[in-house]
This record gives sequence, structure tokens and C-alpha cells, in this order.
Amino acid sequence: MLRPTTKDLAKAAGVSRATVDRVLNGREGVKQKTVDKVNAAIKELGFVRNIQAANLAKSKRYRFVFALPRSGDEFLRELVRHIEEAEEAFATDQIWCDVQRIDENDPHSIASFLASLSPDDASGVAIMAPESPQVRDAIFRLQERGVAAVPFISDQTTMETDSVGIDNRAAGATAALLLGRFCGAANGSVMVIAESMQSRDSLERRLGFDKELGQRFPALTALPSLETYGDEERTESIITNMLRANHNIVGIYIMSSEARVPLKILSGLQETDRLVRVAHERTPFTEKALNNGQLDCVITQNAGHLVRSAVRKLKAISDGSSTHRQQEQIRVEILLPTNL
Amino acid sequence: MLRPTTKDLAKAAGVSRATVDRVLNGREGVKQKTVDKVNAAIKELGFVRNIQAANLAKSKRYRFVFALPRSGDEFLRELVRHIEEAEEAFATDQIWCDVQRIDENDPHSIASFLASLSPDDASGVAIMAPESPQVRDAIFRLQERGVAAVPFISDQTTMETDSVGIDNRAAGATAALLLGRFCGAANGSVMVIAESMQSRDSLERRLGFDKELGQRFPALTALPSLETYGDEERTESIITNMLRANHNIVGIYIMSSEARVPLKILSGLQETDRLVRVAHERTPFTEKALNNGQLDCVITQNAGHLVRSAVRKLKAISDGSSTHRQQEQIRVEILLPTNL
DNA sequence: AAATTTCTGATGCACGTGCCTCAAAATCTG
DNA sequence: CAGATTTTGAGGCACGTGCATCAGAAATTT
Repeated sequence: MLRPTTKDLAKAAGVSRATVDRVLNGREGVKQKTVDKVNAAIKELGFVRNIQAANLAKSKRYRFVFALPRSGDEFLRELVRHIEEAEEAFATDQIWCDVQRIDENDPHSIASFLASLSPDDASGVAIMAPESPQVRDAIFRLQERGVAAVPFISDQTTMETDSVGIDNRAAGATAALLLGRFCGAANGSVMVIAESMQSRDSLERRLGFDKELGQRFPALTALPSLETYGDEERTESIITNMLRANHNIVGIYIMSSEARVPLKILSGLQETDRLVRVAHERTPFTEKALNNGQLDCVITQNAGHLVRSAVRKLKAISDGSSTHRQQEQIRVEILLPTNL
Repeated sequence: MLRPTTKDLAKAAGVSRATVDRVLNGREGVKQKTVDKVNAAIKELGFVRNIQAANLAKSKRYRFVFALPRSGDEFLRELVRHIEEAEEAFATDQIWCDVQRIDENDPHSIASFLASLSPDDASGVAIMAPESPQVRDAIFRLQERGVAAVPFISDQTTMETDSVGIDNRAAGATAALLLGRFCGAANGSVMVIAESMQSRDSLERRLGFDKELGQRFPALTALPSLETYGDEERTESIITNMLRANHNIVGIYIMSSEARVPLKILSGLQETDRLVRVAHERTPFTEKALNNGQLDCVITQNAGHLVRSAVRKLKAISDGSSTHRQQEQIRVEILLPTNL
């Protein structure tokens, strides 16, 4: 019933607690033979280090930094809110969380920010920034210095196992499937609106979307992606132009994580009522849009889960333990007016 | 940067650590005035009890029992799997989990099982059983004895705030919305299959389903619920009879949490290919069915989340702390072949 | 065999809290 | 005011682990 302690381990291995301690914490000056004996005992007894007690002894505290883009609209605000909530929820685990804004389009400044972090400032960092060689290198050097790091929401190919976020191809495919089915038997074309096609996330969503739409709904054609660059005027003009040029549009897929502006523009236009509209990310705005029928469906990743998963992953890396895969997989969620 | 300790509290309140301790742990023999002083200091310093250290001192271990129905098919198996996984994941928190099978239709035996639990055996129980006066009373007495208890998946009206599970009306409504939209412009009727309409869960799903279908899809009519009682032969006969009697069926809603048997029977029948099929709960079987097109959509509650949420809730009750609402709300998830 | 080096054991303090005892101080009672 | 009672303080041990020191044992080299 009780978990074995280091004392039990020592007895079982026929060594002293001091030696067990040396082995557990990888200190040198222990014969291989003795190390093996201790490891055998660990296995035999099923010893699990009591991290609470260990942290207490070390008076260890975790400080995790969320490096988030400086720009952004509602989705980002939601993230910050959830980070603050997580800070409270994890308070009993001696975990502090901070948000640090970074210039997502300036790899150099991101890299130098990461370079400035020492293990004393932060036990871990969750980084939301597009992939770039500088950032990738900075992350590696961080890890070498003993600071945990996980890519957050935006992919970094280099470290896929530890990244926190959804499978964007699956998200795109899901959007296609729902949009297609909601269109019924209609045939026509689908407008796709993105913020920018530079990021890997957008590319993957588009890839998944096209593949699924092509396979399952031959009657529907996806139009080329419109890129808003986060500029409201530009958004308005490209959308109206696209609608003018294509009279057979039956659906709209808003791929970017900030849906407010494009959707506002669409709602202002005539004759777009019958269009099936799918967007990404739960925000106060998309919730309202679902409820009043401006959106038919929202594909989202649970912002709270994202944050908590990042925290748990960072803590696990810090502790040198492993998290449970299953728990940390972020699901592609589908939001309808009925399941908000 | 450091969290204040009981020592700091004592100094701030101008009392000794012993008195702080008496106040924190609600021991008597402290003047109200002193209690107030300490509480004021707690607030002022933002003191948060270090539960890890406290548990260490008490050498507290949690044992949580999941009381699950003896009968059941794949969904229940999934639950058990997740409970075992949670046991590992929570090992570092000194938490043990056990599964105890109960006779879900015998309130008396459930009540006597609950009555047999003492705080020494279990720090908390998650109970999956239909509502009944005996069970409700037994739960109350458990709580009085200092054993935490949460209703698990199946509702107990009496203690709604602490229950772990989805909003079944929302689940039913979501099923209706998807089924309706997937049917396109067709009109006809919808077959509804349940295990039994005795349980509150089924009633609520049906309620949500009917309301949504009625409001949004006047062209579709929901037929009366077919009850399988978990009996395969019976299931087969009622389904074939229903199909024979209604030639305008366009969709099927399998409301029970075990979809395997009904769906197997449907697949064996001719002419049911074009029907839109919606079922509940993710299991190896429903996953396969989604992939090969036997099911169009699955409404589910994440079994892993359910289990972990129950554990966290039980622990929080045990600790006398509060969990964060947001995190513990179980979402109505929608599964399509693209987002498995 | 002696000297040196490498390895191991014994011991003790620390972390923050719970819980216990004993004595001292404050308050109340008659 | 004395005596009884309630309230408070001081101190110490425990939980399981990390970390440090020092002495002694074992292995290796000279």
C-alpha cells in the first residue's frame, strides 16, 4: 500500500541511503556494479521518486514563460486569460506563469530574448512563433542550458514530440468535411481566407482542406487562398473582388485564427446569407457568430487545454519525468451552437 | 517571489506558529479575535498552504474508487483503461485508483457497498449509477464520514456542481443538429435507438434531440425511442420492425453509450446505406465505423478527461481546495473521420 | 606492503506543514 | 484577590528527499 522510499531502496539494494542518493541524482563516484544493484532494486520495488518531497527539499519553484506574438486579436487575448487562470490553478504546485510578448516576425529579436533567459529566470518557455533557423538554434541552446522549451501552437518541425497544438492538416480536413456536408448536394466553389500563407500552420490547414474536399466533394472547388495580412482595408477589397468574380460561391472557410474582421466584412455584404461559413478558434466573437447564425461551425483547439498542457509538459521536462501522451494530445474540436 | 510560509504568517499576525496552525486546521481553543488576525494576515500576504508539504507531513495518500456498472461493453472497457492510465499519471501525487464493479440496477447493493467504505479504505468515490433515493442517501452519509463523492457520467440531480460528465441535453441537441444538416434538404423520419429510457441521461438526450430537430428541421420527424435493454435479439427485431413500418426513414440516432450491437444489426440490413447515422461515445468500434462510413458522426465525451477530471475533483474535495470550473467542464465532442 | 585513490556509510541539516506536549500568560469566576 | 479555566507560545519530531561533510572501507597503484 505504501510507496517504497529511498530508505527501502537502500535496504533492498544492500547499500546506504547516501549511495542511493548518488545514483538517483546521477552523481559520480559510484561503481557501475553498485549503480546496477540500485537500479535493479528500483525496478524490483517499483520505486517512484516523491517529487513533492524532492521539490520541498530543493525548495524548487517553477517559472514558466509564455512567449506570445505582440500582434493578435481575440484569440490571443483568450490565451492570455487562460494563462492567468492556469497560474492560479497551478499555484499549489509552486508554479508561476508569465507572458512575454515577442515580435513574431523578427526571428533575431526572438532569438536574443531566448538567449537572455537563464535557468534562474525561467524553468521553461512555451514559444509561439513561426519556424526559423535562428529561433530553432536559440531553442537548442536554451535546452542545453537546462531550460525546458516547447513550441506552442505554431509548429517547429524540429521537435515534434514535445510541441503543444493541434494537427493542422486534420483541422483543415475537418473544416472541409463539415463545409462539404453542410452544403448538401450543391455544387460550386469555396472561398478560403487566410492571414498569410507563409506559416506552416496555414499551409497544413490548406493542404488538409484541399485533400478532403477533393476526395469527398467533387462538386465543390476550393478557390485560391486570400491573404489578409491582418489589414482590414485589404481584407475588404479582396473579399468583395472575389465575390464579384465568382458567382457560384457556396461556402467560405476562414482559416486564420482571428475571424472577427473577415466575418464582419462578410456580414456587411448582401446575398451572402445562404453561404456555409466555417471558421477557426473559439473567441467571444465566434461564439456570438455561432449563436446568431453568422457562422455554421467553428473548428477550434481548446485554449485552456493548450495552456495547461504546455505547463504540464514544461514541468515534466523540468522534472525529468514523462507525461502521458494521451492526456496531452490536443483535440481538433468542433463547435456548433448546441455544444458551446 | 517566494510564497509566504506559516512562519511568515505567524510573524505578520503577531502570533506563534502553533496558533497559526490551530487556525489553519480549524482546531478549537482560539479566541475569535486571534482567528481574525490570522485570517487577515492570510489575506494580506496571499498565503497559500503548500499542500505537497502538508501531505508529506501527514503522509497522506489518496485512494479513489471508481464504482462502475458490472454490465457494459466497449465504452466501459475504455473507461477502465483510462482509469488504469490515470493511476500511472497520478502516481507522483500519491494517488491510487481502483475500479469496483457494482450492480447498477440494484440500488440496495450499491448503497450497502457505499456504506461499507470508510475514510481509511478510500478518500473518495466516483459513482456511475442511475439516480435513486437509496444511493442518494448513501452518498450523503459517505460525505458526512469524510469520504469525497462525485457522480460519474450518470447524473445525480442532487449534487450537480460536483458531478463529472457532459450536459446530455446539449449532446442530444448536437446530435440533432448534425443529423439534420447531414440529411440536407431531405424530409422524412429519424429512428432513435436507446438502451433504456429509464435513466435521466437518456431522457435528457432525447429532450435535447427533439427540441433541436423540431426547431431547426421541420421536415424531419423523430420516431419514438426504441429500447434495446441491452438484448441483442430484441434489438434486431425492434429495428427491423421499425424499418418495415417506416419507409421514409432518412437518419438514425443511436443514443445509448454502447453502439456496437445496434450498428452491427443495421449494417446487416439492405438499403440502409444512404441513411445518416449518428452514435455516441468513442470506442474502437465507433472509430472503425467512422472510418469505413458506417457512422457519419459520433458525439462523445472524452473518457480520459472524464477520469482525470473525477480524480482532480475528488482530490480537491479531499484537500478542501477548489478546482477550476473551466478546466473541469467536460465538453460535448464531435468526432468525424477527419479528427480522430 | 605501503601509499594512494576510489568508493561507500554514517550522520545531520534543510524544505513547509501537521501534530504533540508542556509551560506560561491571559482571561474569567466566585 | 485567589483559583480555575481558557488561550497562547515554545519547542520538537515526523514526513521523503537533496545535499554536504567526514571518516572508514575497499580497490588500485607504486
